[in-house]
Amino acid sequence: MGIQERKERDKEELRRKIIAAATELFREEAYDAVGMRKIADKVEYSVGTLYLYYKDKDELFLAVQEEAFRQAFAYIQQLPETDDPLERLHGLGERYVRYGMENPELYRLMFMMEHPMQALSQSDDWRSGILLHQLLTEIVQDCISAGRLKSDDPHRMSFALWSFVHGMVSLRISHRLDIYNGEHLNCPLCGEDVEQLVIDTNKMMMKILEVPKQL
Amino acid sequence: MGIQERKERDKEELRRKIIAAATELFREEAYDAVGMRKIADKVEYSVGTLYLYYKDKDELFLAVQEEAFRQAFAYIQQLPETDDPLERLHGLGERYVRYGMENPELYRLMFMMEHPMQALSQSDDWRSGILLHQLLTEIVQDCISAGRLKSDDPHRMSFALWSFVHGMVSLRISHRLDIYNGEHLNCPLCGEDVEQLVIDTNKMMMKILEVPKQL
DNA sequence: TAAATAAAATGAACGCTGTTCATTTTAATG
DNA sequence: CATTAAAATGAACAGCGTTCATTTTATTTA
Repeated sequence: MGIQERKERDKEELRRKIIAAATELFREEAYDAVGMRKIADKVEYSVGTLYLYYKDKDELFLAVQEEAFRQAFAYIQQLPETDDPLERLHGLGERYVRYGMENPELYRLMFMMEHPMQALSQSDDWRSGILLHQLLTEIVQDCISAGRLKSDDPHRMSFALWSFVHGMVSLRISHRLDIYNGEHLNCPLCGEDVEQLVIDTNKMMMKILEVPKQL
Repeated sequence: MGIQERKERDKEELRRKIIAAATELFREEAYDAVGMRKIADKVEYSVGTLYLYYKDKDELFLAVQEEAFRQAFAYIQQLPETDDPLERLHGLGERYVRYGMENPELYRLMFMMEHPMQALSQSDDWRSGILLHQLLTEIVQDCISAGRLKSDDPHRMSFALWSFVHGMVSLRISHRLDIYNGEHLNCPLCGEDVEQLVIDTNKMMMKILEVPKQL
């Protein structure tokens, strides 16, 4: 009587394969460039089959988004042990921007695209995204408790810091920081590599928000 | 012999009309939802005609982007007279986020979409965007000169502040702040209206970065 | 004014997209 | 082996951006 079970396992596995293939394609190509036929080719099934497993492209990419969140969370939460929570906060920001800039298309999917959001609303995808946000809030909380951060509102500060790093990453990804390359602007930042600029500016912000250690 | 001139004026006017129509459509509909046929309908010409005036959709929307930048700059640079440059900086940020949140699709075009950027590179569209950036840098410069801002690097600070407000606006526009609505997170921010949250958080950041006035 | 020429505008057609569904293939059951 | 259920298929459809032979409009010449 294990046939039903095996069939369901098979179905679940194909679902996984589809998402894995789509995620892989998505890592290097933009949303519009990754068509349903291309995904179907990669998993070696026909186009129509995809629609037996996912209602439409939106739903499929919502699942890819969830997968991307898992991967991002796994990468970002690896933080070195430290006594100083502010150092952890700095590390968190740095890993965040690095991950975003190294996986621009996945980052787009997670944080910039309008498409797959409308569907979610109150679904419990986004779980890893929420976890990431909670991790941030906890560390900010720790920093404030330790008297190392110029803030008395951990939640609002978390939102502010998220916005800050997301702002840098998304401007980078959308090539808006290219203005620092040409001769449009002439300012001291123009020489620097833009990815280094993002990392350095995160560091600067941390320094400004820091409450110096008591001696 | 004014016929040539009149013809060129006519051509220029139709170009203007096309951009005006496209901009209007774009104010309320997303990039993908605004097709060439829809724009053609609005200006009461056929689809093919659009291609006599703009090489392709990218080029057309690059012109819309330029128009959007003009409008955004015109709105944002209206700042009240004040002695305190920090107040000006605060006002600039607030107008920036308000404009962005009130014109989400145009904001997307200006700062979030990948599409029309590749074409530009070193073209001199983006002029109004550059102006906006220069305005920001000037005000930040003034704040530092007046000893009102915790920074010694006006250019990097400008980039940081731009990233911060852009981060908030773009997260809002992409509906990523909806996590503050549901029961995903349970934090004090959740009650607040998200647009007010953005405005208030900008204010908070200004307070933190402020060097108190000397008595 | 009429004919000839140049310029501008047209919209059907092409290859692409996401999506559907009648058909075929495969697997499980009697 | 025959029957039935389940799964996979891919041609077909409507929409997209884009092209280009054709038609319409405007200008110049006879």
